Amino acid sequence: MEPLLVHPDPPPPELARLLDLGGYAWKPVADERTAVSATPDDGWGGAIVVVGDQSDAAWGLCRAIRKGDLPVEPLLLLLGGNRLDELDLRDELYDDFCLDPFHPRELEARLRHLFWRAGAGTAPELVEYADLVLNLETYQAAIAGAPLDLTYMEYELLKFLAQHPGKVFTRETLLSRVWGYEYYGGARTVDVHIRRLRAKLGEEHANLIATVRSVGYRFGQSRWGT
Amino acid sequence: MEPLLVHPDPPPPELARLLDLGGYAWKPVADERTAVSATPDDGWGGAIVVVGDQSDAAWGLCRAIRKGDLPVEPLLLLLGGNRLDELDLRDELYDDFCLDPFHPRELEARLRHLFWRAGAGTAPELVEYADLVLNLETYQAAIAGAPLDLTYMEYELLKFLAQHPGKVFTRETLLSRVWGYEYYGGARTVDVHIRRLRAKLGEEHANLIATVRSVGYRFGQSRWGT
DNA sequence: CGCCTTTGTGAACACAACGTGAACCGGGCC
DNA sequence: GGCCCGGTTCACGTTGTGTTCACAAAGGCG
Repeated sequence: MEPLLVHPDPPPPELARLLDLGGYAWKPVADERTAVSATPDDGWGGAIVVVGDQSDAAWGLCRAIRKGDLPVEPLLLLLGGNRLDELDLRDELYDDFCLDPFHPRELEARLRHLFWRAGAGTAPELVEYADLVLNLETYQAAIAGAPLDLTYMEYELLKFLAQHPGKVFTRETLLSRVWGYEYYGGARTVDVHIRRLRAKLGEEHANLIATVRSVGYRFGQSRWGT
Repeated sequence: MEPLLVHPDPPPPELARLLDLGGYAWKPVADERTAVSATPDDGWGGAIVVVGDQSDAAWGLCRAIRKGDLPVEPLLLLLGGNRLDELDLRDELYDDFCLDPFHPRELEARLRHLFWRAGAGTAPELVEYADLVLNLETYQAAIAGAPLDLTYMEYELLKFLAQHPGKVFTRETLLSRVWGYEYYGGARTVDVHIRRLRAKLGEEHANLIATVRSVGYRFGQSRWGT
C-alpha cells in the first residue's frame, strides 16, 4: 500500500505510534512544497492532517491537495474539540475527521472505513462510456476495442469530457479546467482539438461529442435521471 | 428536508434534544417493520442508528436499510467506545459513526458533512413543470418524455418562463431578462420566438404558453390560489 | 357592424457561430 | 542545424439562427 502523507512534521507522537503499530507506511511533510517533492512514485495512499496550533498551514495544505496539485485521497483530519467550528464551510476540504485526543481504535476504525470506501468506489483507474475506454494509468484510450492514438492534449480533453458525461462545457471552462487556470489564448483552440478528437474517434463515434450552439460542447448523451 | 429515521424508539434524550435544537425533522422507529410503515411520502432524509445494548436489533436494521428494502442515505451510527470492535467487517453498513457519549458539535458536524457529501454528488439541476423538463446542465429539454430540439434563444426563453410559472411578462421584460439588459430591437422578436416554441412544444402542449392580450405572455396555468 | 389595436404567420435577410484546411511556432531529439 | 511532432493561430466556407418585415387574422370598443 502507498504511504500516507502526514502533516505536520514531526507529527504528534501518539499518532506516529499508532500508525507504526498499525503497520501503516507514512511520511511526515511540513508544507505543500515538501509534500510535492516527497511524493512517492506510486503517489500517496491517503493523508492525515493535524489541525493544530498553526491551523492556517493545515488548511492551506488541504486546499492544495483538493485543488488537484497534489492528488491525495482520502483525507482525514485530526483536530481538538475546541476547533470544531473550523470545520464550518470547509466540507470540501476533508473526507472524515477525528477528535483529538483520540481513542486509538476510533482512529483505526476511521482509517479502515475510509480506505474501504475509497477502494470500493474506484478500483480500476478507468473511465468508460459506451464503447470508449480510457486507462488513466497507462494514458491509453480505445474505442470499440480499437486503440486510439491520442496526443497529450487530446487525451486530457477527452478524459475531462468523459468524466462528466452529458454536461455541457463552455470553451472558457474547458480552457481553464483542461489547459490550466491562467490560460490566455484563443477559445477557438478548443474547436480544433474537438475536431481532431472527432476525427480520431471515427465517423461512427464522432457524435459522442456534440456541439451545443452558442454554449459549448457536450460528451455523450443526455442524463435525465440521477 | 425529509425527516431522519432514528433508532431506537425512544432514542436517548440527549440525541433527541440535539436533533430538536438543530431543527431536524425526525421520527423514532423501533424496528424494520415500523420503519417501513412510518416511511414518509418523500422518503427518509437519512438515518441515525444507535448501537446500544441490543446491538443485534441495530445491526439488523442497518442491514435491512442497505439491502435496499428501505432506501435511506446517509446512515450514521452512534455507539459507545467499548463497541468499536463491532464496526469490524461491517464497513458496508454505515457511512459514518460517532462515539457516545458525544460532543454535540461533533455530531452536528458529522451530520452536516454527511448531508453535504450526499447532496454534492447527485444534483442534476432540473426545471420541471407538468410534462416539461429542462436539464440546465446538459442544455436539453423534453416534453412528455420526448426530447425537444431547441435553439439557444428558444431554450433560454423557455427556461426563463418555466422558472416563473404562472407569471405574466411583458415583451420588454422578456427582452431585458432573457436577451440582455441593454437590448435594442423590436419587441416583435419575442412573438416569433414564442411562436416557434409553441410549434416545437406540439399542438398538445402549445397552450402551456398563453398570451395575455395587451400585456405579454404567461407560462403555465394562472394561479388563483396558492 | 366597422375601425383600430394587437397578435399570429410565412418568408427573407444578415450575421454570428462553427467546421475545415493549412500555416506558424516552439521544443525536443538525433 | 535540420527534422519531426504537437499545439496554436489564422483565413475562409458553410450552416444555422436570430431578427425584421409585410400581411393576415383575431379581439376589443364605440
